[in-house]
Amino acid sequence: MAASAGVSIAAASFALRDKPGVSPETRDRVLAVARELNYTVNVPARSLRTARYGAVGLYLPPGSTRLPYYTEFAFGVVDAADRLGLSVILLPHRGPGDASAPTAFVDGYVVVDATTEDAGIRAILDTGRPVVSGEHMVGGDDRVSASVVSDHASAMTRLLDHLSDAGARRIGAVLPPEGTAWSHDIARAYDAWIAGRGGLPISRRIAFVPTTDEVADAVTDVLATEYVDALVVVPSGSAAPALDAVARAGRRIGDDLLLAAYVDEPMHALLAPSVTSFDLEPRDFGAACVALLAEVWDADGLDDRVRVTQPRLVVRASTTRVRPT
Amino acid sequence: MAASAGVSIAAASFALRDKPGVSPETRDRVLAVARELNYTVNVPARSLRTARYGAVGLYLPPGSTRLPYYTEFAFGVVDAADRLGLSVILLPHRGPGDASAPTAFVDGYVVVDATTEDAGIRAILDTGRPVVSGEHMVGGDDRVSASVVSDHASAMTRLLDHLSDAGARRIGAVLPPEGTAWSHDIARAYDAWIAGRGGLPISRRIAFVPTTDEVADAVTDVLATEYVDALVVVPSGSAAPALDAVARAGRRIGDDLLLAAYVDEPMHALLAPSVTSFDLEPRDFGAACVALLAEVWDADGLDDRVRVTQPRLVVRASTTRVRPT
DNA sequence: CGCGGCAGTACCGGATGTTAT
DNA sequence: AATAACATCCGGTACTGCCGC
Repeated sequence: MAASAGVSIAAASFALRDKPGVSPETRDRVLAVARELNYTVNVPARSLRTARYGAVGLYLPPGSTRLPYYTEFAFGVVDAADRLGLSVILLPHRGPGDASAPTAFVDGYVVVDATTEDAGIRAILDTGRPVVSGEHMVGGDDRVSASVVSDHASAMTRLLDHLSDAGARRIGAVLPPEGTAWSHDIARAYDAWIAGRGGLPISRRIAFVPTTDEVADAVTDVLATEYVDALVVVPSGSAAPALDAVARAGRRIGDDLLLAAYVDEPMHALLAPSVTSFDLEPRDFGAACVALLAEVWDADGLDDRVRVTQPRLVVRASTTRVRPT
Repeated sequence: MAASAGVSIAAASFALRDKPGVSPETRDRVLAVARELNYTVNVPARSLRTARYGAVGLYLPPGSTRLPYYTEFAFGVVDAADRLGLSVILLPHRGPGDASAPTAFVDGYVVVDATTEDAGIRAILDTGRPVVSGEHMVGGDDRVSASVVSDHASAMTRLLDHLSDAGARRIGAVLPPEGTAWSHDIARAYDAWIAGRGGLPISRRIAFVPTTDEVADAVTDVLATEYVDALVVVPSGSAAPALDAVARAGRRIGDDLLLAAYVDEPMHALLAPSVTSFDLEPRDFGAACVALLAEVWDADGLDDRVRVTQPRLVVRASTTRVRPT
């Protein structure tokens, strides 16, 4: 390598990683030659010696791959890793039977919305390498090194406050099924907020990724149960069908009903009316996971193993009154 | 490694890769010991010697990351690679200024919907390693080793035939802008089909990922220009707003108008009426790219450098007449 | 003497500890 | 004391050559 074109061989190694033990002029010469030959360290060769692979494994939840959220998250991870000089290996999903480790040669893993039900997740935990989870892992496992979580409880509370500020008195909700940490948090926050005001919850649970009809039925049902003047629809993709069902029920958004979704989707800005929801900022979220993983590497015992992020409420027309009360 | 627990050292290497030159019984013993110690080859160490890295770089188009299509594609690549024992490195996007290679240590790249405009793509081509592109690269480059392409021309023709079979006489189209190979193919196929029947095209071009209003305006415009009894809306996400605009124009789908989208989206099955479109089968498409890359590795001179796949037309209610003509 | 089966060993490219200057 | 040269090692792969039949 540059050593031949330069001077020594081990000296070059020192120069390139600018460690002490080499004269400034030698270092400069080495760096110059290295740049000229556009030399790149051979990562595999280095990892042979250092047992560091310069790579992080990324495990996205199987099945949910159609939600744009995860793609954004993935690129948040990739870009943050890139800035640290790391590669991201996108890990394959494992069927229930196949517990082989998705990939061995990484320095750590980032997983998101994980469950211990998942054989792939278990295989990852079994490697013993650092694992950072985005959102709490359902069924928790103390082998998770650290987590970045959104404060869904506080977010839901803020959303309900926002609706209340806009004049809502009776707020209904269409919720996802229990089974993930965040749906649990949201449901609890809703119940608590309602209870705190001496009210009774008016909610329905539908699927995680519901069909149009399922959403429509739930919305219609909630609207028919009791008079509500605001509605929060949480499951992904339910904003559009909810708007539809609301119109068919003869209610008018911004007039006698406010509507908010939960997870923001590009479509929400395009609907008529546009729909209020939370930007979970998946890119930043992914980047935060990588940053936390890097901290885990640096510090052995991380005292605060959980980082909390606050979803950003994007207020749009659907929660704005046309005529002030 | 197992050599110590077994017998030799180089023999083990042969046994593990079942190469000739080792007796069946020795091989069995080695394999047994390997399994017992759950030994895994150290990929970096091997690549030091072989200059093969067991990894493929995946480059998704920057910006389009919100389309579920690409996520599906990515997992098609990952799963196919996994079956070949390869890892997939998700490559970061590069700004216009930064032409550094996204990652050096891969055996080849899979890119999709690429343009030579993209600095990241150029950096990938500059590595000199095999590159398989999903869809033709815009601005073509002969350093692309091979491509898997959808036959959009034939697909569009089939769609128009389908509409014609369902009784359509005048078919309008809302098209994406020129600038990608496939939008070009689709537009040409539309014009050709119309011309072949002695008609005149009735089309509008809107953005690649249009806003609701943009779609509505274009649809309204086409419907107002001239009497059309069928409409194809190509850009992603335009089905729902198109249905809306159609209703506002006083036309009834399945009655006096047929509507088809182009790229299938999960939502199309959920809309009312459900919308006909092409399933591009992105998972299979991604898998095909990996398969082709593997062929490029095996065979030096690949004679047919292009694989063609046929999109699958998913006929739904929006192109079915309620009352037969 | 030819040949299959296997042990011995140089080498891949860089990191690091040791010795020499 | 600072710097440079050298030796070793990381874990495999792929030669060469020895051995016995």
